[in-house]
Amino acid sequence: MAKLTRLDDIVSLCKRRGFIFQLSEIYGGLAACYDYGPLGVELKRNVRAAWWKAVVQTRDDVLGLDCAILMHPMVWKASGHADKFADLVTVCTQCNTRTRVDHLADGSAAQEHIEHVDIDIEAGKEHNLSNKVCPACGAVGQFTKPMAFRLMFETQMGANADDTMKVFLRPETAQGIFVNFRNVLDSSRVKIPFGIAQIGKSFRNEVTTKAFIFRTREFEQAELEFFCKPGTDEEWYAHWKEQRFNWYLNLGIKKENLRFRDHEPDELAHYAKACVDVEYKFPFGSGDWQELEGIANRTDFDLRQHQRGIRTMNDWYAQKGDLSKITLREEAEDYFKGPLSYFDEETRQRYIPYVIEPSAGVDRSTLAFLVDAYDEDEVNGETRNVLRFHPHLAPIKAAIFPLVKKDGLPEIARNLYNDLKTQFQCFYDEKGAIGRRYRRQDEAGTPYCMTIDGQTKEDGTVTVRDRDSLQQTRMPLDQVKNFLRDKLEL
RNA sequence: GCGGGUGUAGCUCAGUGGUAGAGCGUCACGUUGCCAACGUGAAUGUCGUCGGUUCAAAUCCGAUCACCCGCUCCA
Repeated sequence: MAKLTRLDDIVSLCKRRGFIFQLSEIYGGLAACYDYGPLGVELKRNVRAAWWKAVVQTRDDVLGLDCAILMHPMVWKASGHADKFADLVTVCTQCNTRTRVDHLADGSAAQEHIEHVDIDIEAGKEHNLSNKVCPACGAVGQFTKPMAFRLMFETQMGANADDTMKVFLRPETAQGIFVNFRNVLDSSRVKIPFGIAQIGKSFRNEVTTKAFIFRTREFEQAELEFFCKPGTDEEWYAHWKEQRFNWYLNLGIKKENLRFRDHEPDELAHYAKACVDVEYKFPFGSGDWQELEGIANRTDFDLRQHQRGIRTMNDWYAQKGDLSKITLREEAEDYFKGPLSYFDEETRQRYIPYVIEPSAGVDRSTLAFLVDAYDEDEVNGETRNVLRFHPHLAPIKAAIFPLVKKDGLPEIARNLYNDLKTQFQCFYDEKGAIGRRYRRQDEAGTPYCMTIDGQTKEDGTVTVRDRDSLQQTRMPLDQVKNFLRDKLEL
């Protein structure tokens, strides 16, 4: 069984069939940005729908949310992104290793500490690196001029050019959930443990881009923040690990291409108690495993940070919104009673909940489903390209054909199509040889083709052709809808 | 960011200074009628972009953009 192994072939397939196009292609493209074509948008919509159904709709303990992409700038001060996403970086000319300027040490003096930098001011300053030592190769003073990295996208709010506020496009959807924790709690009669889920766009100025839509600058996340009582966090972490892994398998990802990778203790973010990646074996890079989703135990870090953020608002006003001049205030002694705390009626205790965060990349999963579904097999000595999508994910659920374009067959076929399309994404085609029409649908991943032939006029039956087995079954016209419903129900 | 490679029709690619090409695909008509059939015809090109050299550039030179591979990085 031949299998696509080159990314080039996948890119070509995606363009040829209308799954994914390079963005603004007629102008030469824009680095690491892509558009979804007619089949791609259906596939991606189905991936989102499957996630929402599994994580929100079919659970009693998860609610949905849809936050704005723009948020109050202090959100990013509290979350840590405003500081950590703005770095001065230099490259060792001896070994090409990239290092943050504030991480460089020289022989004698203590290292230069420039946390909370204003990147514009810092970039303009002279940085004397002649005594600095490369941590990778030990070369002294062999550095390029420091480069400023701004990892969050910035924009301005306010039409008056003289009176605008710098705001950021969110680099993750999660913070919108944390800042709405109180709102959801107060409006939804939920009790811990419960989760809040969101699907939406995020933006990051990646230092390096990578491999087609795998690492793009504008991308879509599907994130769940599951709030639980401290002490129960490890159970819930295990629960979501299992749930999320099985989600991919249930939608057809081959078991041998999916695995967990636990983060090493020194790899963990300082606030995370545990973190595991769900990885897929993509056919690019060195055929290496790449992250689809990260599942983290974030403890009570985020809610506590936002309580500090709230307490810092006076400084925000005093510094006229300049985040680089603000330092987050310390926590209150009784922080656990703060506005983002939870009162447990049963135990009569107030605490800051722990958070388990499964964070999936929608574009990455879509690519994985696409790659994993691709197959070539041989039919009567001919190679057949087929995308074996799980029926829930297939962009087109059924194609309807008249066997020939005469004898009243197109009319019957059109009636069937008009009936089915109200419930399923369908496709009608009456042109060309029937075999070619079947093969086209194979390459689009359509699981079923319905063909109206001469016998339909005699006994009202139609053939249903299965994408994977190529078997044809006759069934009455009026049963086709039920057949599809059985096969496609999520 | 570094090194290597690539960029010509929707896709795969040929074309080394002198008329812009092939296969596949697409569309039309005819024929056929259940797995990429056949015949005839047709459409589709800023040769990635900008500049330079030249009588003449897809071809030579420079810059730039984008993608792929390998590093590096990774919030």
